[in-house]
Amino acid sequence: MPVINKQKTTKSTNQSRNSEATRNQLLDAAEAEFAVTGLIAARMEAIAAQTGVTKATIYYYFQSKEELYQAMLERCLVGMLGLAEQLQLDCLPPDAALVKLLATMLQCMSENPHVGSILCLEAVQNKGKYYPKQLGNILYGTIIEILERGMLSGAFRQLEPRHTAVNIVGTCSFYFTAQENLKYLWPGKRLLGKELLQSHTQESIDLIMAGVRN
Amino acid sequence: MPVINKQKTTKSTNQSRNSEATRNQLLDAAEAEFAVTGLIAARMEAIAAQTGVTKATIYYYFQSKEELYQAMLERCLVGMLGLAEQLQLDCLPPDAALVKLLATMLQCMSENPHVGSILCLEAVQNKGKYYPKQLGNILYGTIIEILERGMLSGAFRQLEPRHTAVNIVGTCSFYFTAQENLKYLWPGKRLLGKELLQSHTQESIDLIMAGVRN
DNA sequence: AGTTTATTTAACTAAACGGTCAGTATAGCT
DNA sequence: AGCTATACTGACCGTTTAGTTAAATAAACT
Repeated sequence: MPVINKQKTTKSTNQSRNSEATRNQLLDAAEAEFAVTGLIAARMEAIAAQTGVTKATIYYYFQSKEELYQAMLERCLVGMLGLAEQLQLDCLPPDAALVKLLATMLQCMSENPHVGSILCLEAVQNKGKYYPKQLGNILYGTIIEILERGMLSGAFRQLEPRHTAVNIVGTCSFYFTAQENLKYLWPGKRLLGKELLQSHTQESIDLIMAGVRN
Repeated sequence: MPVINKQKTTKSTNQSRNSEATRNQLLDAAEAEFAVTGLIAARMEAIAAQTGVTKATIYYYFQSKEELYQAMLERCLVGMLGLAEQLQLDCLPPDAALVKLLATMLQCMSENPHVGSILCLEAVQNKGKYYPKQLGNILYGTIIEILERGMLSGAFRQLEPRHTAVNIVGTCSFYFTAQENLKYLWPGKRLLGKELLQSHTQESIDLIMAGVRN
């Protein structure tokens, strides 16, 4: 393995002995691996190799495969919720708030295609055993609030907010989670390319907004 | 599944010696196992045990784990497409056709919760390697046709049919695929129970129809 | 310099898994 | 009855994998 910049420089950022950096790199690699395989089928060896360390190093930072998985899952959701909070949707009218949230969710999914797969695999394989329900409910709570505000203001039609919130998240995830099955619909085009991504974003927002508006 | 005995023998139909039945049982068990674990993590031993035979018996019927998986995946999709064909949606106006198709898809997903997970896992884990694209395109083709007819007749607004079709399928799958993550939204209720299922179906159809109508 | 402490490794174990094989039991045929 | 093709089993093999151990290396602190 290529050890770069082994000695030299009083700059103390020697990555190969930087505990925090190694930990984060391990979580990155774990995210990539778990996103494809899920918890059970993930290979610790692969995560180690991806990080450029040995398997034993993982066990220096994490007690077990399970614990590594939980840490990765939590970091994943916390990161996504952080984005949602920054939007300050309460200040916007429900209509604009939902558009903004939709755009952000779609962008988030496209920039980190792992997160959709990870949550999907967590549900299917682990039956939600490690799903941090509090964090999850915050996301759905945000959508539900907007929908309720919209119904009160008359901007949205009368709808059941929870079912609608689920359908909204479903719409925002499916294109990315199932992309490998969907690619045959656009032969020769990249689903995550600029063109398709832009049109998909527009179409999804249009569909949902038309679906909830009065 | 009633197994018809080919001959009248002293002992009544010995199921454990019925080749076709065993094969189907194996595919059933494989479906249940693969739907939770995906291809890689599935345990042949578990599939055998579920069927009530030994592991070697699986290899009597299927060459490998991979072949068993492919057979199961194909049977899965063929079964679902059979339902869609029976609907004869071409005879209906686009509006009614889409409602009928949505209702059928949602019912199909609720009756066989495996199918959504299987397709999701196929995309995420295997990157669509075994996805029978011809079969898959038939389903999307059906939706796209209806949408195009609706735009021509003026019943539906101008939309991009492929993206919309993907979003429709996403809406119809997500509730079932991600149910284990979603259950916290309805504490104490069963997501596949009559009450929630009925309201979810209604809400989903309403959302999509409002989303596409002019 | 030397000693301690944090970080990483190679080598290993025990269990699990996919797949094989030689052989057994049964049904149908002549 | 004996023969043959079909359906199935139990024991086994080689490989892979999560997790462990003791030792090595590098940084930090006297």
